[in-house]
Amino acid sequence: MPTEVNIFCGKIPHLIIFLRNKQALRLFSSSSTDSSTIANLVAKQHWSKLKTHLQNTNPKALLHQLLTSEADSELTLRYLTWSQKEFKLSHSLELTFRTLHSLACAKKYSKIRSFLDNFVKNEKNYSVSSIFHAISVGGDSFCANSIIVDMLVLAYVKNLKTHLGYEAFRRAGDYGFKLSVISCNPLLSALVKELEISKMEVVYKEMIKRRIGPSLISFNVVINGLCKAGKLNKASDVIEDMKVWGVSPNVITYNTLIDGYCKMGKIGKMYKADATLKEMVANGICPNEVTFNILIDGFCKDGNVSAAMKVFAEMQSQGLKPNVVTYNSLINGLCCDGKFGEATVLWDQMIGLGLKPNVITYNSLINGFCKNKMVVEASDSFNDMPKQGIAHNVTTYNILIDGYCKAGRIEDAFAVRITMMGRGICPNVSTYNCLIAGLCRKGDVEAAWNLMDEMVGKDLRADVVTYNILIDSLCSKGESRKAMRLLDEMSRKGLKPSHVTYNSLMDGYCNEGNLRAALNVRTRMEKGGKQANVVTYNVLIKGFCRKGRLEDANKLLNEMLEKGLVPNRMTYEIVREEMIEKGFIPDIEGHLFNV
DNA sequence: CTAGGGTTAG
Repeated sequence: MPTEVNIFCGKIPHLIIFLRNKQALRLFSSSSTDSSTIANLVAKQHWSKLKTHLQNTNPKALLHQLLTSEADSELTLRYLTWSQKEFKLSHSLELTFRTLHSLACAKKYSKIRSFLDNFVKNEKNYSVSSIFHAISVGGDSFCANSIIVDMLVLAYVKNLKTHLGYEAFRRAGDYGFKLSVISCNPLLSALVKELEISKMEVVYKEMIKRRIGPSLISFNVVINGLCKAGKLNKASDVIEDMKVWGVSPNVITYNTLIDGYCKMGKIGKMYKADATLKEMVANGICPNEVTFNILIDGFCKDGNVSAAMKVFAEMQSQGLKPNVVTYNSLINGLCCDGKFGEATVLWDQMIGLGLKPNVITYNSLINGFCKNKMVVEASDSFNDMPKQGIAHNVTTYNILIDGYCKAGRIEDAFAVRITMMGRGICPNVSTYNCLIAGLCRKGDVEAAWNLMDEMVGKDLRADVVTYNILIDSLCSKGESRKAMRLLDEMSRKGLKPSHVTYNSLMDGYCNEGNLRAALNVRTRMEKGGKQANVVTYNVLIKGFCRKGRLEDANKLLNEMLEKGLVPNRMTYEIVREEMIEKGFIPDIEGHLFNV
């Protein structure tokens, strides 16, 4: 008995409080007038009065009381939220979700939504599994629980906790709760934004399995995700899935697919893009300005600005008006090619149409100047921006910094960094990457490492590109083994090595004459889910040629073509210098080398 | 909650 304990310990005041509490509780639970008084105080939000009433009561017991009584669920929630703040106590998950359950039964969904929104923001300590346990024991209506879980997933996703949203989605399946597209579509979309494509595929497959009828938007998001991952075949298969579900593709579906083909690094990609366009028209879907913009940008990035100009003309003949995006793609394409005269014509044309160049238009122009070693012109355009009422953004500064670095003017590049900070623009990872690359090119790896340390202090984390720069720098100095250690370090930090990472390492080993090590890197790359690309083949072909293994180089060349990869200028140069000049005629279709 | 344009690494 507590009474005895208290007497033994001589803690008389505690004993008194204990008895008063007990008495108050008993009074409260036996008297209905008291219950309605409390409810009334909660309803009117008379918190200070309620606090006086509660002096002798256990706040947790009151919540329990409200839940078991006929109290209005909204009042219970109001009390729950207030008492959490007031007494700094966290009610058990079970009571919390019982409250939400009663709200769901009363169809007060917006209350649940806002509660869960705060809940996932603040309650960092609860695991998804403990929440699911609380939900399943806290309420008996399967339907109400499903709605709560649906809103929980949505709350996680909206608060940028996609991984938790994904976990909740999976657990919902284990518990058999039925989710809806209201939470699944934002989840799919968030997974695509974070490039978590394999997780996205899991969600998509589960949606079909659990009969959460995917909507047009679900399909479009999934197609976009698969395109971003380069899985174009799977993306076309989704179109077939749509037919099964009786959902018709719309202009966005086709545009997404066309863009996917445009950005794919394979032979005949623009042909496939064009074929998809024809298929779209055959299915009665009319191309819009976005369709044309995608094709124009695709041709520009393919190094075929004249084809882009033809599409541009076609777009206008179909009565579609070019917009800023159209002009930006074309101006960017022309500037990268150094065709500033033609770019200027388009620039004036867009202004004549009443379209205003924006920060991206300027960035394209400045980038073109920088890439063509015209730093003075770049700087002039940069200075023109504020006069035209266009603010520089972090990308503008990064382009200029990179331009100065590549022109060998590192000091000027660092000066630009000072300027941007003075104007309240924070350097980001790319800013540091440009500078680090500049220092590496100069051979000052010491300073590059110091900059990397500085990033940590500014709450910036080195990314894949940072590591790629350092790895490549080490490899080109013949320190491939050191570079391999960086590969391990980036994996430890959860960064996924890219094609560039592996290709630099292979190049490093090839230049050291260590083909075996280079091939081991390729194996590791494939285990990491990356297939050899054009650069991989170029590196390896060159490596084999240098060792005089022309037959093996030839095999690689054929393998690359069989995979539909497009040989680039580098491929031709390697083959010409290393194979043809040594009297070896590559056993591949000759027309490919007529460039 | 769905599609298009600009920077850094091979």
